[in-house]
Amino acid sequence: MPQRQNTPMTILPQLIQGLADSLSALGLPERDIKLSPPNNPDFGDLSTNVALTLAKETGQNPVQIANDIKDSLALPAGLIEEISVTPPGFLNFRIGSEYYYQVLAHILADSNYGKGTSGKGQKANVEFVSANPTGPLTVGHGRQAVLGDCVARILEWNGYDVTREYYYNDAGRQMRILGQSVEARYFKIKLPEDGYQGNYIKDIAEKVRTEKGNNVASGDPVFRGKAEEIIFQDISDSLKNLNVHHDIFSNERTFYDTGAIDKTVSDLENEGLVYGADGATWFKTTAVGMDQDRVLIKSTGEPTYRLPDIAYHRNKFERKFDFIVDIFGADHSDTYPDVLAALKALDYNTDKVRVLIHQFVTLIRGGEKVKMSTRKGDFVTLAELTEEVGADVVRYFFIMRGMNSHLNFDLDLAADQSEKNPVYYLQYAHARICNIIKHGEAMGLSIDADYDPKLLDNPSEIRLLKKLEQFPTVVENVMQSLEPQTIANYLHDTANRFHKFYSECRVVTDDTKLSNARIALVKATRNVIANGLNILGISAPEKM
RNA sequence: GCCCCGGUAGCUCAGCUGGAUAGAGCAACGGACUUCUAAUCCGUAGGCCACAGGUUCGAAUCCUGUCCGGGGUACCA
Repeated sequence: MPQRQNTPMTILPQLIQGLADSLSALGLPERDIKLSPPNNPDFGDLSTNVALTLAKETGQNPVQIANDIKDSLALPAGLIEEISVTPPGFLNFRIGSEYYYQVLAHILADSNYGKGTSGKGQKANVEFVSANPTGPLTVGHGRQAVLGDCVARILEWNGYDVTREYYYNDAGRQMRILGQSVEARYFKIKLPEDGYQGNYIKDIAEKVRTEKGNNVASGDPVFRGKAEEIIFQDISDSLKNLNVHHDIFSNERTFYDTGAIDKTVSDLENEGLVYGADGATWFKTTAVGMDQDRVLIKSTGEPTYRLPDIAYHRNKFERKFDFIVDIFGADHSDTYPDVLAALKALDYNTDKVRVLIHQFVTLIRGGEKVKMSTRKGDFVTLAELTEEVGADVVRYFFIMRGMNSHLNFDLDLAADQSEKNPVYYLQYAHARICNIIKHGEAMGLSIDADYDPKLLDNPSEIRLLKKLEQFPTVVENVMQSLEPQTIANYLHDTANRFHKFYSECRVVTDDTKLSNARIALVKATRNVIANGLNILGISAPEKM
């Protein structure tokens, strides 16, 4: 797991250390001390409930404990302005502006402000999208594409060397039926049962006709091959338009060719976890705590998806990744426990694997749910959506909500009211700042001039600074949770405080000293917003 | 039946590793542009955080149960 880390000037560890020392000096039991900003700013900038957690064990009044801690606390001078104790026993700290001025200087000196180092020197793999090339990507896939890319960006932002990977099954039933569907359209005969009905299949069939003529034999691999080629090109284009790319495309067939599939079966067999029954080969999942055994190889001789998945994940381990992230839709949530169980049985450290499951997107159009099915050719494609509202809007829509939420995506709202899309709120803040700086330059201000931070004493200025100070902490938390919406929420708050500041404080004025100080604040804000948007893969426009 | 998610303002959703008065956007209503961008800001209204128990000094947050919705529960992926 990534280690908690802080930039040198961060105040949190100093306070926590001071509190821990204080507990020990008072002869109180040790505690994992948590400090967080209280909801009500009247209480201060940081609060801890440590005294409350000690009350029961020591039998003392929590307010008394808090006061004892307060009295015995030894802290570096100058940073803390006020310590207070409030019922039922909170210990509150008001941090002096001096600290925030130091933070401001730090942000301006470091364009990578907020960057973490917990993944430095380590390799990570993020597998996402991984849709089989049976049809265009739908809006549903878009959520995973954006989530996966943002997770990858978060890892990169924390120092990981990230491989973005796309895995697909090209040896199974789905692709076989795809080929048969194209063939049926080519010969203008009835589609196979469960065949793909979309019009794109007809287009592929006609492409085969154009390139190979009218006499292609039934069963020719060109049908499937052409379909895979054309559909994959379409998928790549859709992702590219969303600003998403993959470094590696892995496919199932490879693992047959290398013998990895057979080896996986025999290795599991050696562990006593494989048996034959009813003509099929079974994985004895019940022996590793699952509630039912699962089929590895069907009686037809064809493996289920499970077997190649296991071989594939072994392959990831063999490629020496320190951190492996799998991103699946909720429809696959039942498959990964078997895969992890197999890996564990084969002695791989599954702590390195993190599986993220996201819930589905329900499309709403005209106030009604849109039913989608790739097989029936009934869907809204990701490409259409991106084309209509733009990559930034699509990305923000998908990332602003938690992956566990069953997202309702109102197509009309996204299209008709895109002017009011919240992503513009963030981008507008950035563009405004750029314009202020440009204006300042035009008015003859030196943008990199020395400034006196003490001139930043308006409440809206301090509030903005306090928000900027939180950025590294937010990044750390997101590195742990891998929930990008936290970044989106943070950026919204930051933009909100900036816009408030903007409405109350004019930056460029005749007062050069004040202007210089405010330019510094504004530049720091730009730095944070730009870095945050970058983590989300959303552009930071200089003008709008 | 069993498993995984969710149920918070009219709508879409944050907040959930327990904290003090539950938030945002949209929708509604009322204000603010001779100023660095009004894609903004300020204000009003809107809530039994599905329901019922439990744990706790303290529960939207944790536990149990019920109800409702999504997904899974294949020799499909």
